[in-house]
Amino acid sequence: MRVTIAEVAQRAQVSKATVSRVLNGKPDVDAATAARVRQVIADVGYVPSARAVGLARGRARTVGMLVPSLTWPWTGEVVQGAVDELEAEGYGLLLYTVNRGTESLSQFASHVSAKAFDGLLVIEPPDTLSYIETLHDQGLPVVMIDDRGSRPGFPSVSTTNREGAQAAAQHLVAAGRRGFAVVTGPANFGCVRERLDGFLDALGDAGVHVDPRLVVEGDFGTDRGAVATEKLMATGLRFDAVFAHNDLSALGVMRALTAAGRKVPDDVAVVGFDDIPIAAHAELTTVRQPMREMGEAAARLLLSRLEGAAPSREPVVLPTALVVRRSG
Amino acid sequence: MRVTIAEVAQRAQVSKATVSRVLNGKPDVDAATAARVRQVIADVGYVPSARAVGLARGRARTVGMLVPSLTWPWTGEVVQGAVDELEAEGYGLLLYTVNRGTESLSQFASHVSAKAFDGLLVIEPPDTLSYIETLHDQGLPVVMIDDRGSRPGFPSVSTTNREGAQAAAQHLVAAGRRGFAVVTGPANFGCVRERLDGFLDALGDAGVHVDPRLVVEGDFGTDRGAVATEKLMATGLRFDAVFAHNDLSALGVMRALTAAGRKVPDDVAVVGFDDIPIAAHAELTTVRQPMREMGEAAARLLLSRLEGAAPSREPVVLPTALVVRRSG
DNA sequence: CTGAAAGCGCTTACAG
DNA sequence: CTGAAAGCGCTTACAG
Repeated sequence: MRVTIAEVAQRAQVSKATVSRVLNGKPDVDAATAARVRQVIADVGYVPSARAVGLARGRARTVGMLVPSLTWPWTGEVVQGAVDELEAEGYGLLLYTVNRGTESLSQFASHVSAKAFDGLLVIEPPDTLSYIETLHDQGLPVVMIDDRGSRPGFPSVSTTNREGAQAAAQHLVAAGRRGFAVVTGPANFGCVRERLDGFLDALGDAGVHVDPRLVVEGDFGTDRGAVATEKLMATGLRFDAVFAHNDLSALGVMRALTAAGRKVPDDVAVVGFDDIPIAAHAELTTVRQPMREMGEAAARLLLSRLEGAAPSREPVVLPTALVVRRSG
Repeated sequence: MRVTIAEVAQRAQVSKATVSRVLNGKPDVDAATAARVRQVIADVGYVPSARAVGLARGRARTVGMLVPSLTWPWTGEVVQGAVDELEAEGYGLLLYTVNRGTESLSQFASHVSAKAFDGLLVIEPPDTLSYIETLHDQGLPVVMIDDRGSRPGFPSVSTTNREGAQAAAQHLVAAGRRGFAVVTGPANFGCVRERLDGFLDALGDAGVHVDPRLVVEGDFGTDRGAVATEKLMATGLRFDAVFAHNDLSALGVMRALTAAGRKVPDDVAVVGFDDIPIAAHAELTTVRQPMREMGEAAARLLLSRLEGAAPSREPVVLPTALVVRRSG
């Protein structure tokens, strides 16, 4: 039989209320009494039932986390950062995926209604921003890890997409590159616009102009990165540097260049964005997004809200860092 | 204010007990009454409080999952498989890591005591097998995803380490290789013994003998894979194929060979184990472990235990598959 | 077929 | 400083 607060109370010769007070560190408990209760707790190895505490208090010391899929290269990092931070405060992390589409989402929604968690951490799944916004407006504390430049109307954590792209441009210019091409991500992503603007602006400041025909759209996937690169080469325009909006497409860029007999970095430099594990292996120069730190920051933000802090509308922005490797 | 069962009962002109019966699909409810209750539930959008249901029933429809770290190449796959399966049954997944060492583990332990979840899925963290065994013996339903060949005394899911290694050997022999070297994982891992045995046995069957000096121990890391390869080359013995016990060390093997001017696969073939994402990018031939499927199988096993099935001591073993790429 | 009541294991005013 | 009692929102015998 599991030991309950009633048993502890009886053994310590006090009421359940007093045991509860000791448990929760409330003032106004006689020192000797408290010591006795603590002794009994230790002796019987009593741990309060999470469910009962949650029901009585109306809060579960649990947060939910909704992610698109765990098989993306960097979701693990973000989740790890969040778990570490939450765990340190004794919070549990309920994990939800939208891997199975609508069905996943309705499961998730019912857990929301069931008040299975106190607050929500979310990496925006495709086309879900307005739903998340609704949850926030209905009073659920939400913090979003924003890797797309969505700038939601509630607390979020993002990175310096613009400055990261600027750093990439400056680095390439300093390395003597003069002909620039860009393989972007999906045009409707905020981060894509920010990365493109930062890159072009920095080049402009350096007096370099980019031919619009050398800016082609990718989809953040490796194959489309390769296809985009073939398009770039088909223009017949000269370029000696390609900035890809993420690492996966940069890998496609490298593949297509190599296949066409162009050496990386001798003929063409390639720079990516993200710094996923494969980037190091492929010796890809890239703009690192601090995924782990973003997960941590998001968790801290949510925790402070749960402890009563007011939600800040301004996103927390973490700095990117240029990681120079062989490719550019 | 949140809508409770009391409100539903009142609106439907029945008792809370009846609402509960309808909610849980119990028999013996008048059809008309049930319909009326269901209508009210739909109208007010009522969803039972997970905490209250959990407390009353003594079970939470939540399972815990303990993993060493989420930043390993394949943990994401395993967790994703588990989440998908659990979600389909309406179960939640509480995620725990031992990323912060002892502190993480004690946090985890207190959640166990607090009965925060009904059952546990675990990827064995270093040196924790006996602790997990204790939990199982104390009555907590546990299923382990066994990637190390630990063969615990409770339900587990593993792969065909032996057969996978055999397939690798047969493939290399068929490709005409004759001088074999092995970079193993840590010697105390069961999977390492199985992979070594399978490999050597298959070679033996093909009439090939392996010089013991060409079997060196690695630690499943890339750097040690490279160091091990340097040792292999330093023996002065000839070899034209290396079997590494996991992909990360296989990458180190490839790096060291290339650095020494030996071409892969022309001079030396390299085969790994796991099939992590980088393997495809590195064009590494490898033995694929079905991580996703292992997560799914483990979840199904745990679910069936929670529904009352008896624990099976025999591990569920999923087949590996040889993935042939350029390296070997 | 249905309801009143007790119980799950805590917390929290309210008295004293 | 401490206890009796109500309450958190359900489920489950027990009656009828």
